[in-house]
Amino acid sequence: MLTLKVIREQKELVIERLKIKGMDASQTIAQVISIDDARKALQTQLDSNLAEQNTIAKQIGALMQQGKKEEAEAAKKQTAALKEASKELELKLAEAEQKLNDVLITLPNLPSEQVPAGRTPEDNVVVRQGGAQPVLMQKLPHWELAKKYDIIDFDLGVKLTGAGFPVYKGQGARLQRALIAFFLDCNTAAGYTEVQPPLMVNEASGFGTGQLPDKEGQMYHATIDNFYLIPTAEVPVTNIYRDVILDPQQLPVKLTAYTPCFRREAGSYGKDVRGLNRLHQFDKVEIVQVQLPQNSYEALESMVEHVENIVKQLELPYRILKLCGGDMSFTSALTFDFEVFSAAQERWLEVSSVSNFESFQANRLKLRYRDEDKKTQLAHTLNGSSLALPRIVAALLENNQTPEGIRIPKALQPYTGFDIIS
RNA sequence: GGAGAGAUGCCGGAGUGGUCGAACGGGGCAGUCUCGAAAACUGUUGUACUCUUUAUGGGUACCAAGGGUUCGAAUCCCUUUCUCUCCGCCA
Repeated sequence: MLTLKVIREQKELVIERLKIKGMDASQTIAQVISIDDARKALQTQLDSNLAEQNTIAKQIGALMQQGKKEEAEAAKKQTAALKEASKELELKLAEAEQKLNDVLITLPNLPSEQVPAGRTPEDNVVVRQGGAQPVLMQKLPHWELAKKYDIIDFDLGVKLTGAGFPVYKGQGARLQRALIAFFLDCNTAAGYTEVQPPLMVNEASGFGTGQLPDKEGQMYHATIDNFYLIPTAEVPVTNIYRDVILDPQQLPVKLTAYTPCFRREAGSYGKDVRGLNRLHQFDKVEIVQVQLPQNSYEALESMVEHVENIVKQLELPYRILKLCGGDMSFTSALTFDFEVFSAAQERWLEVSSVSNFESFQANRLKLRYRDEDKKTQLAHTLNGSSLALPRIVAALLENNQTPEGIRIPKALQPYTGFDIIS
Protein backbone atom coordinates (compact mmCIF):
# COMPACT_ATOMS: atom_id res chain seq x y z
CA MET A 1 0.00 0.00 0.00
CA LEU A 2 1.33 3.43 -0.94
CA THR A 3 1.56 5.94 1.86
CA LEU A 4 -0.78 8.90 1.94
CA LYS A 5 2.24 11.11 2.41
CA VAL A 6 3.73 10.11 -0.93
CA ILE A 7 0.40 10.42 -2.71
CA ARG A 8 -0.29 13.85 -1.27
CA GLU A 9 3.17 15.30 -1.54
CA GLN A 10 4.38 13.74 -4.78
CA LYS A 11 1.22 13.38 -6.75
CA GLU A 12 2.82 14.02 -10.14
CA LEU A 13 5.58 11.50 -9.54
CA VAL A 14 3.08 8.83 -8.51
CA ILE A 15 1.00 9.32 -11.63
CA GLU A 16 4.11 9.35 -13.80
CA ARG A 17 5.49 6.14 -12.34
CA LEU A 18 2.26 4.22 -12.43
CA LYS A 19 2.10 4.84 -16.16
CA ILE A 20 5.07 2.52 -16.44
CA LYS A 21 2.87 -0.20 -14.98
CA GLY A 22 0.28 0.69 -17.60
CA MET A 23 -2.05 2.54 -15.28
CA ASP A 24 -3.60 5.97 -15.46
CA ALA A 25 -3.93 6.79 -11.79
CA SER A 26 -4.78 10.48 -12.00
CA GLN A 27 -8.46 9.99 -11.19
CA THR A 28 -7.79 7.60 -8.36
CA ILE A 29 -5.24 9.96 -6.85
CA ALA A 30 -7.70 12.84 -6.99
CA GLN A 31 -10.24 10.60 -5.30
CA VAL A 32 -7.81 9.64 -2.56
CA ILE A 33 -7.03 13.24 -1.81
CA SER A 34 -10.65 14.31 -1.67
CA ILE A 35 -11.64 11.39 0.57
CA ASP A 36 -8.70 12.15 2.81
CA ASP A 37 -9.68 15.80 3.04
CA ALA A 38 -13.15 14.77 4.12
CA ARG A 39 -11.67 12.33 6.59
CA LYS A 40 -9.52 15.00 8.18
CA ALA A 41 -12.43 17.38 8.52
CA LEU A 42 -14.48 14.68 10.24
CA GLN A 43 -11.61 13.82 12.53
CA THR A 44 -11.17 17.42 13.59
CA GLN A 45 -14.83 17.88 14.30
CA LEU A 46 -15.11 14.63 16.21
CA ASP A 47 -12.04 15.41 18.28
CA SER A 48 -13.36 18.78 19.35
CA ASN A 49 -16.73 17.22 20.20
CA LEU A 50 -15.10 14.59 22.34
CA ALA A 51 -12.91 17.19 23.99
CA GLU A 52 -16.02 19.08 25.03
CA GLN A 53 -17.64 15.93 26.35
CA ASN A 54 -14.56 15.15 28.37
CA THR A 55 -14.58 18.62 29.86
CA ILE A 56 -18.21 18.35 30.90
CA ALA A 57 -17.70 14.88 32.33
CA LYS A 58 -14.90 16.20 34.50
CA GLN A 59 -17.05 19.06 35.70
CA ILE A 60 -19.82 16.64 36.62
CA GLY A 61 -17.36 14.59 38.61
CA ALA A 62 -16.25 17.67 40.53
CA LEU A 63 -19.84 18.77 41.19
CA MET A 64 -20.79 15.33 42.47
CA GLN A 65 -17.93 15.38 44.90
CA GLN A 66 -19.05 18.73 46.19
CA GLY A 67 -22.52 17.30 46.59
CA LYS A 68 -24.06 19.68 44.09
CA LYS A 69 -26.47 17.12 42.71
CA GLU A 70 -28.78 19.43 40.84
CA GLU A 71 -26.07 21.23 38.95
CA ALA A 72 -24.62 17.91 37.99
CA GLU A 73 -27.96 16.73 36.66
CA ALA A 74 -28.24 19.86 34.56
CA ALA A 75 -24.81 19.31 33.10
CA LYS A 76 -25.70 15.74 32.21
CA LYS A 77 -28.48 16.99 29.99
CA GLN A 78 -26.01 19.09 28.03
CA THR A 79 -24.11 16.08 26.89
CA ALA A 80 -26.99 14.24 25.24
CA ALA A 81 -26.87 16.24 22.02
CA LEU A 82 -23.08 16.12 21.91
CA LYS A 83 -23.08 12.40 22.35
CA GLU A 84 -25.47 11.89 19.53
CA ALA A 85 -23.45 14.14 17.22
CA SER A 86 -20.26 12.31 18.14
CA LYS A 87 -21.80 8.99 17.40
CA GLU A 88 -22.78 10.12 13.96
CA LEU A 89 -19.36 11.63 13.33
CA GLU A 90 -17.72 8.41 14.43
CA LEU A 91 -19.77 6.46 11.93
CA LYS A 92 -18.95 8.87 9.16
CA LEU A 93 -15.29 8.86 10.05
CA ALA A 94 -15.15 5.07 10.01
CA GLU A 95 -16.92 5.11 6.67
CA ALA A 96 -14.43 7.61 5.24
CA GLU A 97 -11.49 5.59 6.54
CA GLN A 98 -12.90 2.45 5.00
CA LYS A 99 -13.47 4.18 1.70
CA LEU A 100 -9.99 5.64 1.73
CA ASN A 101 -8.50 2.25 2.44
CA ASP A 102 -10.58 0.61 -0.29
CA VAL A 103 -9.22 3.05 -2.84
CA LEU A 104 -5.67 3.00 -1.53
CA ILE A 105 -5.35 -0.75 -1.87
CA THR A 106 -6.22 -0.55 -5.55
CA LEU A 107 -3.03 1.41 -6.25
CA PRO A 108 -0.04 -0.77 -7.13
CA ASN A 109 3.48 -0.08 -5.95
CA LEU A 110 5.54 2.46 -7.85
CA PRO A 111 8.08 0.83 -10.12
CA SER A 112 11.63 1.92 -9.41
CA GLU A 113 13.52 4.09 -11.87
CA GLN A 114 15.33 1.06 -13.22
CA VAL A 115 12.18 -0.65 -14.45
CA PRO A 116 12.08 -0.89 -18.23
CA ALA A 117 8.95 0.27 -20.03
CA GLY A 118 6.81 -2.40 -21.64
CA ARG A 119 3.57 -4.30 -21.38
CA THR A 120 4.23 -7.98 -21.96
CA PRO A 121 6.81 -10.61 -21.02
CA GLU A 122 8.48 -9.99 -24.39
CA ASP A 123 9.48 -6.57 -23.11
CA ASN A 124 11.42 -7.97 -20.17
CA VAL A 125 15.15 -7.33 -20.37
CA VAL A 126 17.63 -10.19 -20.18
CA VAL A 127 20.34 -8.94 -17.85
CA ARG A 128 22.50 -12.06 -17.72
CA GLN A 129 22.61 -15.51 -19.15
CA GLY A 130 24.70 -18.49 -18.13
CA GLY A 131 25.13 -22.25 -18.14
CA ALA A 132 25.57 -24.41 -21.21
CA GLN A 133 22.76 -25.92 -23.23
CA PRO A 134 23.05 -29.69 -23.01
CA VAL A 135 23.49 -31.86 -26.09
CA LEU A 136 20.90 -34.57 -25.75
CA MET A 137 20.69 -37.99 -27.41
CA GLN A 138 17.06 -38.18 -26.41
CA LYS A 139 14.59 -35.49 -25.51
CA LEU A 140 11.92 -36.89 -23.24
CA PRO A 141 9.82 -34.39 -21.32
CA HIS A 142 10.09 -34.73 -17.55
CA TRP A 143 6.67 -36.29 -17.11
CA GLU A 144 7.76 -39.21 -19.28
CA LEU A 145 11.08 -39.47 -17.48
CA ALA A 146 9.21 -39.43 -14.17
CA LYS A 147 7.21 -42.41 -15.32
CA LYS A 148 10.14 -44.22 -16.87
CA TYR A 149 12.16 -44.16 -13.65
CA ASP A 150 9.08 -44.32 -11.41
CA ILE A 151 10.12 -41.28 -9.39
CA ILE A 152 7.04 -39.04 -9.63
CA ASP A 153 3.53 -40.46 -9.86
CA PHE A 154 0.97 -37.94 -11.04
CA ASP A 155 -1.87 -40.45 -11.38
CA LEU A 156 -1.45 -41.70 -7.86
CA GLY A 157 -1.71 -38.10 -6.66
CA VAL A 158 -4.98 -37.79 -8.54
CA LYS A 159 -6.26 -40.83 -6.68
CA LEU A 160 -5.27 -39.46 -3.30
CA THR A 161 -6.20 -35.83 -3.80
CA GLY A 162 -6.55 -34.53 -7.34
CA ALA A 163 -4.60 -33.10 -10.25
CA GLY A 164 -1.57 -31.07 -9.26
CA PHE A 165 -0.70 -33.11 -6.18
CA PRO A 166 2.05 -35.49 -7.30
CA VAL A 167 3.48 -38.34 -5.28
CA TYR A 168 7.29 -38.44 -5.26
CA LYS A 169 8.73 -41.91 -4.93
CA GLY A 170 12.10 -43.53 -4.26
CA GLN A 171 14.93 -41.51 -5.77
CA GLY A 172 12.38 -38.86 -6.72
CA ALA A 173 11.41 -38.34 -3.08
CA ARG A 174 15.05 -38.33 -2.07
CA LEU A 175 15.81 -35.74 -4.75
CA GLN A 176 13.16 -33.44 -3.25
CA ARG A 177 14.65 -33.76 0.20
CA ALA A 178 18.15 -33.24 -1.19
CA LEU A 179 17.20 -30.06 -3.02
CA ILE A 180 15.48 -28.61 0.03
CA ALA A 181 18.49 -29.33 2.24
CA PHE A 182 20.91 -28.03 -0.39
CA PHE A 183 19.00 -24.76 -0.83
CA LEU A 184 18.66 -24.21 2.90
CA ASP A 185 22.36 -24.84 3.41
CA CYS A 186 23.25 -22.35 0.68
CA ASN A 187 20.99 -19.76 2.27
CA THR A 188 22.15 -20.20 5.83
CA ALA A 189 25.76 -20.08 4.63
CA ALA A 190 24.93 -16.67 3.15
CA GLY A 191 23.72 -15.42 6.52
CA TYR A 192 20.02 -16.20 6.38
CA THR A 193 18.48 -17.61 9.54
CA GLU A 194 16.36 -20.67 8.98
CA VAL A 195 12.80 -20.59 10.26
CA GLN A 196 10.00 -23.12 10.08
CA PRO A 197 6.70 -21.26 10.07
CA PRO A 198 3.13 -22.56 10.21
CA LEU A 199 1.66 -23.70 6.91
CA MET A 200 -1.67 -22.14 7.72
CA VAL A 201 -2.23 -18.53 8.58
CA ASN A 202 -5.09 -16.47 9.95
CA GLU A 203 -6.93 -13.71 8.19
CA ALA A 204 -4.80 -10.91 9.61
CA SER A 205 -1.66 -12.46 8.09
CA GLY A 206 -3.42 -12.85 4.75
CA PHE A 207 -4.16 -9.14 4.80
CA GLY A 208 -0.68 -8.27 5.96
CA THR A 209 1.02 -9.53 2.84
CA GLY A 210 -1.83 -8.62 0.52
CA GLN A 211 -3.24 -12.04 -0.40
CA LEU A 212 -6.49 -10.88 1.10
CA PRO A 213 -8.88 -9.56 0.17
CA ASP A 214 -8.30 -9.61 -3.59
CA LYS A 215 -6.48 -12.92 -4.11
CA GLU A 216 -8.68 -14.92 -1.81
CA GLY A 217 -9.56 -17.35 -4.60
CA GLN A 218 -5.92 -18.35 -4.98
CA MET A 219 -5.67 -19.78 -1.46
CA TYR A 220 -7.09 -22.91 0.04
CA HIS A 221 -9.34 -21.92 2.89
CA ALA A 222 -10.06 -24.08 5.93
CA THR A 223 -13.39 -22.48 6.67
CA ILE A 224 -14.24 -24.08 10.00
CA ASP A 225 -11.26 -22.44 11.66
CA ASN A 226 -10.91 -19.64 9.12
CA PHE A 227 -7.30 -20.49 8.32
CA TYR A 228 -5.63 -20.21 4.94
CA LEU A 229 -3.04 -22.62 3.54
CA ILE A 230 -0.03 -20.56 2.64
CA PRO A 231 0.63 -19.96 -1.07
CA THR A 232 4.25 -19.15 -0.23
CA ALA A 233 6.47 -18.96 2.85
CA GLU A 234 6.56 -15.22 2.28
CA VAL A 235 3.19 -14.97 4.00
CA PRO A 236 4.03 -16.38 7.45
CA VAL A 237 7.66 -15.26 7.38
CA THR A 238 6.96 -11.65 6.46
CA ASN A 239 4.07 -11.50 8.93
CA ILE A 240 6.51 -12.24 11.72
CA TYR A 241 7.22 -8.53 11.41
CA ARG A 242 3.64 -7.33 11.25
CA ASP A 243 3.09 -4.47 13.73
CA VAL A 244 6.72 -4.46 14.75
CA ILE A 245 9.05 -1.54 15.39
CA LEU A 246 12.68 -2.58 15.03
CA ASP A 247 15.77 -0.90 16.40
CA PRO A 248 18.15 -0.03 13.57
CA GLN A 249 20.78 -2.40 14.92
CA GLN A 250 18.34 -5.27 14.41
CA LEU A 251 18.50 -4.61 10.67
CA PRO A 252 18.98 -6.18 8.28
CA VAL A 253 16.79 -9.16 9.01
CA LYS A 254 17.61 -12.12 6.78
CA LEU A 255 15.42 -15.20 6.98
CA THR A 256 15.03 -18.36 4.96
CA ALA A 257 12.28 -20.93 5.16
CA TYR A 258 11.35 -24.14 3.45
CA THR A 259 7.63 -24.76 3.15
CA PRO A 260 5.24 -26.55 0.90
CA CYS A 261 3.12 -24.02 -0.98
CA PHE A 262 -0.55 -24.44 -1.77
CA ARG A 263 -2.16 -22.70 -4.70
CA ARG A 264 -5.58 -23.26 -6.17
CA GLU A 265 -4.44 -21.94 -9.58
CA ALA A 266 -8.03 -21.58 -10.70
CA GLY A 267 -8.27 -21.08 -14.42
CA SER A 268 -4.97 -22.59 -15.59
CA TYR A 269 -4.91 -25.13 -18.37
CA GLY A 270 -2.97 -26.73 -21.22
CA LYS A 271 0.75 -27.25 -21.54
CA ASP A 272 1.41 -24.74 -18.80
CA VAL A 273 0.13 -27.18 -16.23
CA ARG A 274 1.57 -30.38 -17.70
CA GLY A 275 3.72 -32.41 -15.33
CA LEU A 276 5.57 -30.28 -12.82
CA ASN A 277 5.05 -26.99 -14.61
CA ARG A 278 2.25 -25.88 -12.35
CA LEU A 279 1.07 -27.66 -9.23
CA HIS A 280 -1.41 -27.12 -6.44
CA GLN A 281 1.14 -28.22 -3.87
CA PHE A 282 4.85 -27.73 -4.33
CA ASP A 283 7.98 -27.18 -2.31
CA LYS A 284 9.87 -23.93 -2.17
CA VAL A 285 12.67 -22.41 -0.17
CA GLU A 286 12.23 -18.70 0.30
CA ILE A 287 14.53 -15.89 1.35
CA VAL A 288 13.23 -12.72 2.98
CA GLN A 289 15.01 -9.55 4.00
CA VAL A 290 13.99 -6.52 6.00
CA GLN A 291 16.30 -3.63 5.22
CA LEU A 292 16.96 0.02 5.82
CA PRO A 293 15.61 1.96 2.84
CA GLN A 294 19.04 3.20 1.82
CA ASN A 295 20.34 -0.37 1.61
CA SER A 296 17.47 -2.17 -0.06
CA TYR A 297 18.69 -2.01 -3.66
CA GLU A 298 22.12 -3.21 -2.71
CA ALA A 299 20.40 -6.06 -0.87
CA LEU A 300 18.32 -6.88 -3.95
CA GLU A 301 21.50 -7.09 -5.99
CA SER A 302 23.08 -9.43 -3.48
CA MET A 303 20.00 -11.65 -3.42
CA VAL A 304 20.11 -11.94 -7.20
CA GLU A 305 23.78 -12.90 -7.09
CA HIS A 306 23.06 -15.40 -4.35
CA VAL A 307 20.32 -17.15 -6.31
CA GLU A 308 22.43 -17.05 -9.45
CA ASN A 309 25.20 -18.82 -7.61
CA ILE A 310 22.85 -21.63 -6.59
CA VAL A 311 21.56 -22.09 -10.12
CA LYS A 312 25.15 -22.23 -11.36
CA GLN A 313 25.94 -24.99 -8.90
CA LEU A 314 23.04 -26.95 -10.34
CA GLU A 315 24.70 -26.58 -13.75
CA LEU A 316 21.49 -25.50 -15.43
CA PRO A 317 21.28 -23.09 -18.36
CA TYR A 318 19.66 -19.96 -16.97
CA ARG A 319 18.88 -16.37 -17.67
CA ILE A 320 18.00 -13.46 -15.45
CA LEU A 321 15.28 -11.06 -16.54
CA LYS A 322 14.55 -7.61 -15.32
CA LEU A 323 10.79 -7.38 -15.51
CA CYS A 324 9.18 -4.56 -17.44
CA GLY A 325 6.47 -2.38 -15.90
CA GLY A 326 3.62 -4.32 -17.44
CA ASP A 327 4.83 -7.74 -16.28
CA MET A 328 5.63 -6.80 -12.70
CA SER A 329 3.53 -7.81 -9.76
CA PHE A 330 1.22 -5.38 -8.05
CA THR A 331 3.40 -5.07 -4.96
CA SER A 332 6.86 -4.93 -6.49
CA ALA A 333 9.11 -1.94 -7.16
CA LEU A 334 11.71 -3.98 -9.02
CA THR A 335 11.74 -7.68 -9.86
CA PHE A 336 14.30 -10.04 -11.33
CA ASP A 337 13.03 -13.36 -12.60
CA PHE A 338 15.21 -16.43 -12.96
CA GLU A 339 14.42 -18.89 -15.69
CA VAL A 340 16.06 -22.19 -16.48
CA PHE A 341 15.93 -23.78 -19.90
CA SER A 342 14.05 -27.01 -20.07
CA ALA A 343 15.74 -28.85 -22.91
CA ALA A 344 13.01 -31.29 -23.83
CA GLN A 345 10.09 -28.90 -23.58
CA GLU A 346 12.33 -26.35 -25.27
CA ARG A 347 11.10 -23.50 -23.17
CA TRP A 348 12.22 -21.29 -20.33
CA LEU A 349 10.71 -22.07 -16.95
CA GLU A 350 10.49 -19.49 -14.19
CA VAL A 351 12.13 -20.83 -11.05
CA SER A 352 12.65 -17.73 -8.95
CA SER A 353 11.42 -14.22 -8.63
CA VAL A 354 13.42 -11.78 -6.53
CA SER A 355 11.80 -8.47 -5.66
CA ASN A 356 12.23 -5.29 -3.72
CA PHE A 357 8.92 -4.06 -2.37
CA GLU A 358 10.44 -0.95 -0.85
CA SER A 359 7.95 0.24 1.79
CA PHE A 360 4.84 -1.00 0.00
CA GLN A 361 4.48 -4.19 2.02
CA ALA A 362 5.84 -2.57 5.16
CA ASN A 363 3.15 0.08 5.08
CA ARG A 364 0.47 -2.54 5.07
CA LEU A 365 2.25 -4.62 7.70
CA LYS A 366 3.15 -1.58 9.82
CA LEU A 367 6.72 -2.79 9.85
CA ARG A 368 8.88 0.09 11.01
CA TYR A 369 12.21 0.97 12.50
CA ARG A 370 13.46 3.90 14.53
CA ASP A 371 15.80 6.28 12.75
CA GLU A 372 18.54 8.40 14.37
CA ASP A 373 15.95 10.96 15.44
CA LYS A 374 13.96 8.18 17.14
CA LYS A 375 11.20 8.65 14.62
CA THR A 376 9.48 5.62 13.21
CA GLN A 377 10.06 4.97 9.52
CA LEU A 378 8.79 2.23 7.27
CA ALA A 379 11.37 -0.44 6.56
CA HIS A 380 11.93 -1.99 3.15
CA THR A 381 11.11 -5.63 2.51
CA LEU A 382 12.50 -7.97 -0.12
CA ASN A 383 11.98 -11.57 -0.95
CA GLY A 384 12.84 -14.21 -3.45
CA SER A 385 12.65 -17.90 -4.11
CA SER A 386 15.84 -19.69 -3.39
CA LEU A 387 14.50 -21.83 -4.96
CA ALA A 388 11.18 -23.32 -6.08
CA LEU A 389 11.56 -27.06 -6.62
CA PRO A 390 9.21 -28.39 -9.29
CA ARG A 391 10.57 -26.59 -12.32
CA ILE A 392 14.12 -27.07 -11.12
CA VAL A 393 13.36 -30.78 -10.96
CA ALA A 394 11.78 -30.65 -14.42
CA ALA A 395 14.88 -28.99 -15.85
CA LEU A 396 17.25 -31.30 -13.99
CA LEU A 397 15.48 -34.37 -15.31
CA GLU A 398 15.21 -33.15 -18.88
CA ASN A 399 18.65 -31.59 -19.23
CA ASN A 400 20.54 -34.41 -17.59
CA GLN A 401 18.87 -37.35 -19.27
CA THR A 402 21.27 -39.93 -20.76
CA PRO A 403 20.75 -43.46 -22.01
CA GLU A 404 22.13 -44.67 -18.65
CA GLY A 405 19.84 -42.56 -16.54
CA ILE A 406 19.59 -39.06 -15.16
CA ARG A 407 22.84 -37.53 -13.95
CA ILE A 408 22.79 -35.62 -10.68
CA PRO A 409 24.91 -32.46 -10.57
CA LYS A 410 28.00 -32.70 -8.35
CA ALA A 411 26.88 -30.14 -5.80
CA LEU A 412 23.76 -32.16 -5.13
CA GLN A 413 25.34 -35.60 -4.82
CA PRO A 414 26.27 -35.27 -1.14
CA TYR A 415 22.59 -34.62 -0.49
CA THR A 416 21.08 -37.31 -2.72
CA GLY A 417 23.61 -39.99 -1.91
CA PHE A 418 23.54 -41.12 -5.56
CA ASP A 419 24.93 -39.66 -8.78
CA ILE A 420 22.42 -41.08 -11.22
CA ILE A 421 18.74 -41.86 -11.29
CA SER A 422 18.20 -45.16 -13.02
C1' G B 1 -14.21 -31.12 23.99
C1' G B 2 -15.72 -29.98 29.66
C1' A B 3 -14.67 -26.89 34.32
C1' G B 4 -12.05 -22.75 36.34
C1' A B 5 -8.54 -18.47 36.29
C1' G B 6 -6.49 -14.75 33.48
C1' A B 7 -4.77 -10.96 29.26
C1' U B 8 -2.34 -3.76 31.70
C1' G B 9 3.41 0.17 28.73
C1' C B 10 10.15 -2.56 26.41
C1' C B 11 9.80 -6.32 30.82
C1' G B 12 7.81 -7.54 35.80
C1' G B 13 3.68 -5.82 38.25
C1' A B 14 -0.24 -2.38 40.90
C1' G B 15 -4.79 -0.39 39.80
C1' U B 16 -12.44 -2.89 40.58
C1' G B 17 -16.34 3.78 38.11
C1' G B 18 -13.94 10.35 38.09
C1' U B 19 -7.94 13.45 40.11
C1' C B 20 -5.20 7.04 35.25
C1' G B 21 -1.51 7.43 29.54
C1' A B 22 -1.72 4.57 33.99
C1' A B 23 1.73 3.60 40.94
C1' C B 24 6.20 0.86 42.04
C1' G B 25 10.50 -1.95 40.34
C1' G B 26 13.66 -3.34 36.28
C1' G B 27 15.50 -2.04 31.42
C1' G B 28 16.63 1.91 27.80
C1' C B 29 18.16 7.03 26.92
C1' A B 30 20.42 11.80 28.71
C1' G B 31 23.20 14.18 32.55
C1' U B 32 26.36 14.60 37.23
C1' C B 33 30.78 12.10 39.09
C1' U B 34 35.38 9.58 36.58
C1' C B 35 41.45 9.53 32.77
C1' G B 36 37.67 5.82 31.28
C1' A B 37 34.19 2.35 33.12
C1' A B 38 31.21 0.42 37.13
C1' A B 39 28.40 2.02 41.25
C1' A B 40 25.53 6.00 43.08
C1' C B 41 22.49 10.18 42.18
C1' U B 42 19.22 13.36 38.90
C1' G B 43 16.08 13.73 34.81
C1' U B 44 13.61 11.34 30.87
C1' U B 45 11.05 7.21 28.46
C1' G B 46 4.84 4.38 23.93
C1' U B 47 1.93 4.46 19.25
C1' A B 48 -1.40 6.61 15.79
C1' C B 49 -4.48 10.46 14.06
C1' U B 50 -5.39 15.65 14.07
C1' C B 51 -5.22 21.26 14.73
C1' U B 52 -2.61 25.67 14.75
C1' U B 53 0.58 31.33 15.54
C1' U B 54 5.33 24.12 13.51
C1' A B 55 6.28 24.44 19.32
C1' U B 56 10.78 21.02 24.65
C1' G B 57 2.49 23.65 21.59
C1' G B 58 -2.89 22.05 21.85
C1' G B 59 -6.66 18.11 21.08
C1' U B 60 -8.38 12.91 20.28
C1' A B 61 -7.87 7.67 20.49
C1' C B 62 -5.37 3.33 22.30
C1' C B 63 -4.82 -1.05 29.24
C1' A B 64 -5.98 -8.57 23.98
C1' A B 65 -9.99 -7.45 19.76
C1' G B 66 -15.04 -5.85 18.78
C1' G B 67 -19.64 -4.13 20.77
C1' G B 68 -22.67 -2.23 25.09
C1' U B 69 -24.01 0.39 30.00
C1' U B 70 -22.71 5.43 32.07
C1' C B 71 -22.31 12.51 32.31
C1' G B 72 -17.61 9.62 32.95
C1' A B 73 -14.76 2.76 31.78
C1' A B 74 -8.19 -0.24 32.35
C1' U B 75 -12.16 -0.96 36.10
C1' C B 76 -19.20 -3.05 35.00
C1' C B 77 -21.90 -6.24 30.94
C1' C B 78 -21.84 -9.18 26.15
C1' U B 79 -19.14 -11.59 22.03
C1' U B 80 -14.54 -13.25 19.98
C1' U B 81 -9.35 -14.54 20.25
C1' C B 82 -5.36 -16.08 23.09
C1' U B 83 -2.72 -17.90 27.73
C1' C B 84 -2.57 -20.85 32.23
C1' U B 85 -4.57 -24.94 35.70
C1' C B 86 -7.52 -29.49 36.18
C1' C B 87 -10.24 -33.42 33.47
C1' G B 88 -10.85 -35.97 28.68
C1' C B 89 -8.45 -37.22 23.98
C1' C B 90 -3.86 -37.76 21.55
C1' A B 91 1.55 -37.93 17.62
